[in-house]
Amino acid sequence: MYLQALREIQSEGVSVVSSEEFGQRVDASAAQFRKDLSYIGELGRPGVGYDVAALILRIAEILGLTQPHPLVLVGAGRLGAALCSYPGFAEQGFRIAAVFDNDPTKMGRRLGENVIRDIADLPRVNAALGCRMGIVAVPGCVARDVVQAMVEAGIGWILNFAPVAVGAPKGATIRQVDLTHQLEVLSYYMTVAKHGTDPEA
Amino acid sequence: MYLQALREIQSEGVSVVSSEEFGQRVDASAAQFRKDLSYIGELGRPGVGYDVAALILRIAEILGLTQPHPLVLVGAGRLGAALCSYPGFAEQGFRIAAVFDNDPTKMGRRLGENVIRDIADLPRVNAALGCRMGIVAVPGCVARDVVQAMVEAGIGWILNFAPVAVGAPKGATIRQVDLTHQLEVLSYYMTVAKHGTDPEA
DNA sequence: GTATGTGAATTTCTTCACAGCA
DNA sequence: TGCTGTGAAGAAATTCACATAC
Repeated sequence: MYLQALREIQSEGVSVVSSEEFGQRVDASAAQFRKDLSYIGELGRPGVGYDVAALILRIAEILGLTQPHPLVLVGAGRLGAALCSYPGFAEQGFRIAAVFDNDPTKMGRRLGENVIRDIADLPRVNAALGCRMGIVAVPGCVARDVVQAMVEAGIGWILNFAPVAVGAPKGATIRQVDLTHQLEVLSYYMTVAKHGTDPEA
Repeated sequence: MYLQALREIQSEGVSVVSSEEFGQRVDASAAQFRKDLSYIGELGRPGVGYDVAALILRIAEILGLTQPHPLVLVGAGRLGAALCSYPGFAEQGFRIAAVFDNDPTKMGRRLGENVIRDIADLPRVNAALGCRMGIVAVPGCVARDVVQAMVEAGIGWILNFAPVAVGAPKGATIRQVDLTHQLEVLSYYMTVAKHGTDPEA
């Protein structure tokens, strides 16, 4: 979150920011920001503030974002297509290196810069590519099998967009992205606001 | 999160679940689950467990999900198209009631069950529809203007997929969905694991 | 016997407030 | 003066452990 905010601040041409200014921006307290940063080193200059560029570098380093990550995408449906062209990925150093699907009519067609390949070829192709991270954008009913196949192909860090919670196989890390989840939170706020409670989010 | 897990459990035909079983399933402690539920009433039966169906109803009620929510979608690009056909939305009672874009070549074309309309017509159309919730799936550069227009059209609860943090105008609630965010978390876990720390997520 | 609901204990997170440095 | 970094204080979340109910 800090990284994203810092990038925006940087794109506005600001090169130094105080914890107070930053806190207002991301809706956190200045003390919280300073405390968080204190765990990763002394990065600010008393009386001045924090160097935005240096902070971005440091956080990117901690998150392992200093070099690009090649990704495997499984699922060339609408969601897969949207993710392929999502500009944020490339900006943050995530490059989709291969796309797989199980639909024979899709194989050979292009999705962005990639040709859609047969999911059965995943082990062979990834033996060459060596991707460690992947995205699952398939229907819920096949998500579990896809995850299993990815882990066996050496892809142990997985982002799952399928609307089922897939347990992580041994040695793998899965993050579940549930798009309805956020709508449910909105629905809750709306309900609370309607009943006369503080509408502040 | 509980709601999603409970729905999955229900779809497996289980009608009663203990806090211990549930906790293992969602990777939370049994005590956590019981404590959380204790805040919304006495929903379990000592010696037996929790009735899955009753729990789902209760949580859905709290989240305001007992009746469907009509949504406005702004942005008929790839992401918008993917969201339109995302099966999870309809399952949870979120129905996309209208689609808008600013690209004249798209207007009049269909996206799922909806015809793509001119964003300029948003105020008029929503005066008739009365949607209170909306989704932003437009490029970052126009996200702020789109949000402003939505709020003026009475859409005060907004889910923003554009990769810029848009501050909420007065009286509005915005939730930011950053798809790269989750990849960054994965990248971090990967980095930590590589350096020999506990690879457990 | 089994599993809940909940005060109490514990741990974690956040804020305060101020010494120290530019 | 202005702002950081950080112990101490305070608040919040989590876990423990057990009386209670089925």
